[in-house]
Amino acid sequence: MEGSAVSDSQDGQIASPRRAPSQQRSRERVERMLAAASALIAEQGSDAMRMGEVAERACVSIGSLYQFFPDKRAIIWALAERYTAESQACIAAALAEVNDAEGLRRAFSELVDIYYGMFLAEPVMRDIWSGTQADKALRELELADSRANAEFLTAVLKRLRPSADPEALETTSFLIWQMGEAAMRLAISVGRQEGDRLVAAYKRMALRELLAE
Amino acid sequence: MEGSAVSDSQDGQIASPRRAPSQQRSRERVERMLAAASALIAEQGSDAMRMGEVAERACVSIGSLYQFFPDKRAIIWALAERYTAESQACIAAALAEVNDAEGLRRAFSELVDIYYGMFLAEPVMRDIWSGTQADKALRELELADSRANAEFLTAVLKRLRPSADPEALETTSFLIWQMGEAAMRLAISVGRQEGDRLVAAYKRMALRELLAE
DNA sequence: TCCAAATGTGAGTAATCCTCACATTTGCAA
DNA sequence: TTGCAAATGTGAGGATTACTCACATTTGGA
Repeated sequence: MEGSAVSDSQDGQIASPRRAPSQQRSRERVERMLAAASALIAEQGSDAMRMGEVAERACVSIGSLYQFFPDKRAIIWALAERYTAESQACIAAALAEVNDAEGLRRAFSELVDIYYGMFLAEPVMRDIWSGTQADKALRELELADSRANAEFLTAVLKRLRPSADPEALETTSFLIWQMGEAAMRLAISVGRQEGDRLVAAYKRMALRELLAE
Repeated sequence: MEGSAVSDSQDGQIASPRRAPSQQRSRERVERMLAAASALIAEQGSDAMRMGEVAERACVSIGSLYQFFPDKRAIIWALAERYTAESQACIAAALAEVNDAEGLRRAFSELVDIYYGMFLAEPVMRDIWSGTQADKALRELELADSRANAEFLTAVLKRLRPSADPEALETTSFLIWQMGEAAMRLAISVGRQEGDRLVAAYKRMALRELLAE
């Protein structure tokens, strides 16, 4: 996850792969590039982020930037990938020990709060997941992330309702997860007060479904 | 709604307004421009749509195109606006006469099927609503549309549950609507079979909430 | 010490959105 | 009918920006 080469693209094509940094020096520079991109996205959004500006802020030439990232989307993708890896670990931990309905209620509720807090606090994450639909690579990353997270939920449900149809449980988990992200996106795009109500309503709906039967 | 000037923009700024076509001749040309844009979006997606290509296919100079649309997004926005107006009328009609739980169940279920069918059949609509998050003007249009549609649902709920907190009903409607769009987007981005299952699961969840208590 | 591979550079290329100065057409009032 | 202002039409060219490439420099190891 750390040393993986950045080598993907938008429209199904695989962009010309770029070198993965192997020397200490270049690894540090790549970090600077990512940090610069992150800062610029936080300030102006990923759409307004200019590659030249990223290079300048990272104290790196534009050529160096393109040495490690095949294109603009690849930088954003790399940042997104870090977020997903981080949050997936968090989610797995939160759901691993759940064995009864009350535990699920508590864990899920807490998870939603944490996610919502992240959306509110992290402008970069917010920006990236907002534009997620427009970029194929990002959409696929989010889909994969969602599936992985749903899997953790499915595992819990299988424990709680061993007699239920596994495929139905998977569908439910996947849908609930994806709807949660939609609810968050909606919540942060309206006022804080209405946003809180929406998240609370989502939580109630999701739990009603998760704890049904 | 028909003769309204196209004059909005993406980042909060209001783009320099463009003339609304007043002569028969120009109205026909604007129609051709929209038709050309629609065809190109269906073929390649709105991202790959080139303004020069739109002009060429509409048998119009690039200058004429920009006479009526301040920028590329405005064309897409104009198409989106037509879809929303059309579907809103359809939704309002479907929910207007609902007076009992069974009626709501039937009307809502049918509505979801129609929407899902539209998403599956209309590449232009699909493309536009996919990229919705990346463009501020589109996001606001979708939000307004969602609110308007939710309003119809709220009206029904108020009839069915007059003693419930109106604000809670509004929140529920809004959320259910937005989640529905998320479910559709998800459904069309996975295989047809899984997509159908997801939509069915959404329908079940939403109805459970709508008919609760 | 030497060299191939890794890394660094930034002027230049290409693609594309959009403008603008000017030409043509239309509707209408005299 | 004629004159004319407003509406409409045009496309070469300006401006921006993602991205390339030929060449320079640095690094790690033989």
